[in-house]
Amino acid sequence: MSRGGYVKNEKPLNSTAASLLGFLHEGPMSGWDLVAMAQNRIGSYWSITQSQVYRELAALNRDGLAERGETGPRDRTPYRITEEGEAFAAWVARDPGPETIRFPLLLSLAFGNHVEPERLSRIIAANRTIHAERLAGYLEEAKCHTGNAYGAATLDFGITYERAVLDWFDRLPGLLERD
Amino acid sequence: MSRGGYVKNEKPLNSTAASLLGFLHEGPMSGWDLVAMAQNRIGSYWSITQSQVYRELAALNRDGLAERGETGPRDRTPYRITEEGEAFAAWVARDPGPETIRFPLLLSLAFGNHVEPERLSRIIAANRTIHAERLAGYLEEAKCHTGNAYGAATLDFGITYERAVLDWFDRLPGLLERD
DNA sequence: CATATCATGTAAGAGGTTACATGATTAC
DNA sequence: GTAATCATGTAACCTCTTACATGATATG
Repeated sequence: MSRGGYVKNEKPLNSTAASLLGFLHEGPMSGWDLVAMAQNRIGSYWSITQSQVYRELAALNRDGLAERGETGPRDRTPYRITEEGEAFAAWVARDPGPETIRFPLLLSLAFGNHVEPERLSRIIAANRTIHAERLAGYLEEAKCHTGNAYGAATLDFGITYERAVLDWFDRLPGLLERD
Repeated sequence: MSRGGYVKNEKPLNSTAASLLGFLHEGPMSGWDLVAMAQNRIGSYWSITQSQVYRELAALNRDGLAERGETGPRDRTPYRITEEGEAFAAWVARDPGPETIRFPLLLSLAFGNHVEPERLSRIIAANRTIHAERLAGYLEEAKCHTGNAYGAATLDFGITYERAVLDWFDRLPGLLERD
């Protein structure tokens, strides 16, 4: 099957499904496991919900990229990657394209002239706290990081990003006061 | 109408529609104008497509938050915000909630052990270039920035973000080589 | 035996993307 | 007159989110 490298199903893999295939390289896993693994390993820059995981697993199974195993205890149903899963290799080596950021706080800020200054300050403060906590979490992770260099690199991105955001938060009052 | 501050349509405003209302505060505008304005003013942290703009304008009109004006030359159809548009005030003062980042390059990197190193390097280099160009663009904008402090603050975010990303790109080879 | 957690899934709808269709006007 | 661009919109589809439904197993 797929001897010449041809793939029956030409529909390109979406990133969410592809990530699941990526994790399945580490061994067969159930949807439940994949949800946990995705949130843990890529959740900070690629959100995945439980609902999506089950849908994409069904699609991967239908398209022959992953195969359902025997249902075990507690309805646990493992999936494993098939040889067709080479579609993953093509996905991971493609040009990944630009990131999309959707940052509602920046929207509120862009229309900040319509918000009472005190209210805006409280919103900003609350959001700063969230980022401070995220940074602390990443630093904690980094301390006892055991994974490979690739995991370290993406974690480092998170740390870099949160530090930059916090710097910006700290400059914000100054940027806004002359108004 | 809406004398007591009540709003007929309880469905909460989505951020994309709300942004359009935000821009309409600066005067009546057509869909075409709004597309340009949105891409220009909030496009770097809130992507909006032309298709969405026309859809949301139709919805805003249906719900009485914006009103179609007379069609002018070239089918130009301006919209203006109505008194019901006070819904915008509630939206802009809400807690904006966390940002979502979807960064495909980080996904490729997370599964970097499945990519030939040389290929990965080229992907990384190409993406670094995009960010360098974006930073240059923002810096250019900042030089001749005429808007208000809020616009300056969001632009400053862009600059801070791109600088951090570039720093990270520059550390990346070092992070990956011990493997 | 009651409660928490594990585990799978469906339903419905909102939001976003891409591609296409159509026609008016301006600039060369 | 023809090409570019202005301007509006529709269609189809994909993706994502939220909420709900269902039942098994472990823990106290």
